Amino acid sequence: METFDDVLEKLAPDSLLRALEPEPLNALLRQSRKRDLKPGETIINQGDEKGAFAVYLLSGGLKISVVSAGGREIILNYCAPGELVGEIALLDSGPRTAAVTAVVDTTVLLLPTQAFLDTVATSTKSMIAVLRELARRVREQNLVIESDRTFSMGPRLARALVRLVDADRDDGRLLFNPSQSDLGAFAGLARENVSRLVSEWESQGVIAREGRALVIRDMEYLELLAEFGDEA
Amino acid sequence: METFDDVLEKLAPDSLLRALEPEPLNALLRQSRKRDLKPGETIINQGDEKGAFAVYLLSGGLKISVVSAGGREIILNYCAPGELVGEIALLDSGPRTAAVTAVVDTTVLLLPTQAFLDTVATSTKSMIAVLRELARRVREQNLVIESDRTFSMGPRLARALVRLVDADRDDGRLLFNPSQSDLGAFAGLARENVSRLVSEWESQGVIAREGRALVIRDMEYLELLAEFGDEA
DNA sequence: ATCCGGCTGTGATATCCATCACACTCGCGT
DNA sequence: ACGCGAGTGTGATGGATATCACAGCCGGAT
Repeated sequence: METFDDVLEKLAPDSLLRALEPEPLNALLRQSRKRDLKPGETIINQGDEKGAFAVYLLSGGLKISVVSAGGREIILNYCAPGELVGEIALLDSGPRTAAVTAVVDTTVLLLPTQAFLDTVATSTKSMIAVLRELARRVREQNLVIESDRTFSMGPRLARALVRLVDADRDDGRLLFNPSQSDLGAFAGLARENVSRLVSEWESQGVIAREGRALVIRDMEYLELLAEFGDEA
Repeated sequence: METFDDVLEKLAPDSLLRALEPEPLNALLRQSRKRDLKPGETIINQGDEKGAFAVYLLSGGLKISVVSAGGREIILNYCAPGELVGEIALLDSGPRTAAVTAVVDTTVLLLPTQAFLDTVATSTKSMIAVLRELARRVREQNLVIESDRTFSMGPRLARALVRLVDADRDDGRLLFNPSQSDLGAFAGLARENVSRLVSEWESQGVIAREGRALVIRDMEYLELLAEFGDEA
């Protein structure tokens, strides 16, 4: 395996792990394994025994999903490089409640449970960072629940798109080229209706297509819709 | 104000704050205020500036709710004594995203932001406790999202009831005597339909009534419904 | 080139549920 | 006792959306 300096270099500047002091971070990295994933490969399965490791996403993309009674997939979240996945299972005992799957070619770091917890505990700063991250997720999920309960299809899909725009680029391209089925599973509506909405928005110039991929043209409109619903 | 030993005594044995060492805990308590709330009194309003304090529930009950575009109330959660509320706003910057309201006569402790963070930082054990608590919430919310997306009214209400049974008592009484409107706001369905389901379940002997209050008779049935939906 | 599988468009239909409307009950204050 | 307000029961209706059915469509594998 390559040196850990390489890995270190790849850590995003705003990464959670960056909150660690160099010394403990190195110790942690020395105990972790790197793993490459092909699209569709899953790294954690729903129902697995409680987690033996946390997953740190170096490059590529992951989706966190559950299959519900009835066999429909629900995509709870997408993850971009620099994010940490699976700590919930570390902290909260019990089996994994969701599956983690690569959506593109992906490289992850597997951090052994105990080493991870020990390391985080060495520094107040890093603990606060993890706390903040969890808090951010709770808030994000509150919004999803609110959105699911009160909004119709349009605003829900709008929210999904806004969550998926690639913040690193100024064009309106989406992360991970999701299919319409994926968008449906993410936004909570049927694939057919994603299709209908996309057509409608395309004709209004809100979004455009490049091949199968979508490009957001009028981000502001979608954000308004996502926040205020159909009354906007 | 009474001595803090009194307060200390009231802390539930499994309370989050119990994870603190006696010394820092006392320091924290010395900086906190106690406050009594009548039913319906709100302590944090949606849209308030970022939190100046965390709320620790000594006795009584709180609900965390948002009012959505369209004016409908969504009850995100109920809190029982021993729980900590509002840390999300402490950690995650930005205005409060939800309101916190007493549902019965309630006593809370107001912990100033900085003092709370400092104190938690003094002990690894207490930090882990807070981490665990946040993780538990994320998991709980995942279930809500899954339930909202895939289940029909029956299972959703069943889940709400299961979440509300008073675990301290062996009878099937609910916490905080919620009205049918409350149950609707909690489970995500219209009040009228709560009424219809309650009638149906009563006639099947799944639940019973004592005045306006509900009593769960067949907990197992409701748990099955909550987990597997109508196919159960 | 061709075939095949996964993705996509689009209408018709069925279902679930929110909403509206109104009657009823029960406690409570006057 | 009365009336009032909050909570509740129940039918009728409409609307939103999942589902079904099927027809292109495009890209990759053979």
